[in-house]
Amino acid sequence: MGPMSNTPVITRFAPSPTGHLHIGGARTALLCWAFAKRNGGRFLLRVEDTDQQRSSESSTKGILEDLAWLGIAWEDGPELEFDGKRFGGDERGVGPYFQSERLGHYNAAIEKLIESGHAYPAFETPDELEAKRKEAIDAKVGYKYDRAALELSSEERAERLARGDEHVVRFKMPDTAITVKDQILGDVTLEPEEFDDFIIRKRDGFPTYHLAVTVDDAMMGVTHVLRGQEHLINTPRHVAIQRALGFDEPTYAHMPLIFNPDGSKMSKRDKDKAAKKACKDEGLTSSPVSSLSDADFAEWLKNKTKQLESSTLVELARVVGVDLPEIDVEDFRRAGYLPGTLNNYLALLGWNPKAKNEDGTDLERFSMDYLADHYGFEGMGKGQAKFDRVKLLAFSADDIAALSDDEFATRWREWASAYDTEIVDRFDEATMRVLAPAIKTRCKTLKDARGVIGFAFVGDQGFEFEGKAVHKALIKGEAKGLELLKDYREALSSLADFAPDAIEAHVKEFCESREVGMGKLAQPLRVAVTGDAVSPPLGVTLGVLGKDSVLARIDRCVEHCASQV
RNA sequence: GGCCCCAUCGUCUAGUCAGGUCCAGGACACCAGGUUUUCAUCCUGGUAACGCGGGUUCGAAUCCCGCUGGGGUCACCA
Repeated sequence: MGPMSNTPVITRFAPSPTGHLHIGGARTALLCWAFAKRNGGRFLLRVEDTDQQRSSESSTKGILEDLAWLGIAWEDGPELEFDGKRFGGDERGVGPYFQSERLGHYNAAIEKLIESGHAYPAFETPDELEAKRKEAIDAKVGYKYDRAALELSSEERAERLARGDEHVVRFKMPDTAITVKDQILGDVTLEPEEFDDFIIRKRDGFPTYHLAVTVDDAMMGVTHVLRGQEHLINTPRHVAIQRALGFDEPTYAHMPLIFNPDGSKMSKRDKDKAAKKACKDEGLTSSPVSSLSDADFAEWLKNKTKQLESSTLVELARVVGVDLPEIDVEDFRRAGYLPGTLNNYLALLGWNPKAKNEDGTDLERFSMDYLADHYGFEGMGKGQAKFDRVKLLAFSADDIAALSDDEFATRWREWASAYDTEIVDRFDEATMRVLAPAIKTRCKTLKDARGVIGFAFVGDQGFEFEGKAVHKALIKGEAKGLELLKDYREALSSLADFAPDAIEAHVKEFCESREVGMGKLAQPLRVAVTGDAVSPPLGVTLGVLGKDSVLARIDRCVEHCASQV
């Protein structure tokens, strides 16, 4: 792709709809998207649903929505309307974008390969092949297809075909070494001994991944294939097909994979693992959720490899009260991350813009617009990276704190509407706006915004007074705190404007008139209305509760103190 | 196991291609201090790494070889 090339850059992300969008997939998609944007090209989305058993429509929808939520927009591909925006379409007329609807193209390519001698039918059954494979393993030699079907006489082959014998089609792998010119890894040469004649059409008539991906990429004009390193060894197969079919070879770049902090794979199974542990720690013997029978629950708990449906898992985690590790984009959404934060962190995992901030530190925080101008495989590291949720959390906290009050309120409300409706029931929009400045710097995600004002979600009689806090703020010394609190209760009861600023000013004024420091009254008040010595600023704390509630809580606190003496 | 890829603070990384300006820079985390009515935010400072062993060179984090370690892949999954 020299500067003289006038071929527009076209990248693609091609998920198979067998579950939610994995965070690693999101990272790949982000790279493809940004690289296309940066080059003024197009980003296309294709659904690889050639596995009839595992593909589902709901997965497709979920994956599309996750991408849309992240702001990774595709020009070509399945159409979706999300959050008032439209995604996808077939402007170039190279669709459809579901592989299950493209069988004609694959079969045409396969026929062409057979005619040109690059492919041949093979009649072995899966069982026969499995037996041969096992034999090879027992003999401690690498298994390779023995080309038995290629040895068949043309008469016998024709006869079996005419008879309608079930068969697959295999690609005749050339016996020359193939060098992948990888933009991240450099040239990687694989010897022909490493490959056998792989299957390109399954018994059920569907193409395998290798065939479909090659045909589609060529027909859809894909110029750059950017994907995870697990595909590196597949690439020579794809290159061989391209050569046999006379296709242009796209530019390849394989990015390193991401892992858990302990070095294990970031797998959906991690969620089951965490949930199982929590259930065992709780000593649960029967299913805590209605969507799961006791028998299934017991089986799941016992069997290490058994996985639960995502929605069941979420419900179970909520009931048991554990936080599941975030693995899929949907998990991060539910956990209250902003899409921009996730993109920022994801881009930084394995890549560095090599730019400085004004203060001389490295540039690490950037927007989607920045990525659309700068992100690409250039400068991508080669080593595997560990996903550090703590750093993500730090980014999240910063991004949330940087939101304007209005924006925070809007985002928080959107999030709560989807994942914690109790918040929306409890606070109207105006209240959330008032709360915004106090909460913004105290939560790391939208989800834990609630924890900051947890006291507002309990009844006036429904919380405990923390012993140490009560003692320190109200009882210790000459009971000054308690006296001050009682006095202030009277003053407060006549305060008309119960907005945070007004309350704060009122407390200040009261303290000045008594010639005591702010803290002398603030802490007793705080303990009285929240039960604890820690809360957001006083004005907001009292304001969000409302005057009646505050007075009731002070009264209850005074009684409580009396009973302590 | 065969083949392939990789290797800098606890973690993500800059520096490696064009060896000296690197007793290795930044970020997160951690520790200490400051600001603050509590908490949080914010500010200042600090601890902390070139996996090991051989070469090449006046000089190696940077080049070469070996070892070790991590990862990927060996499906009628993608």
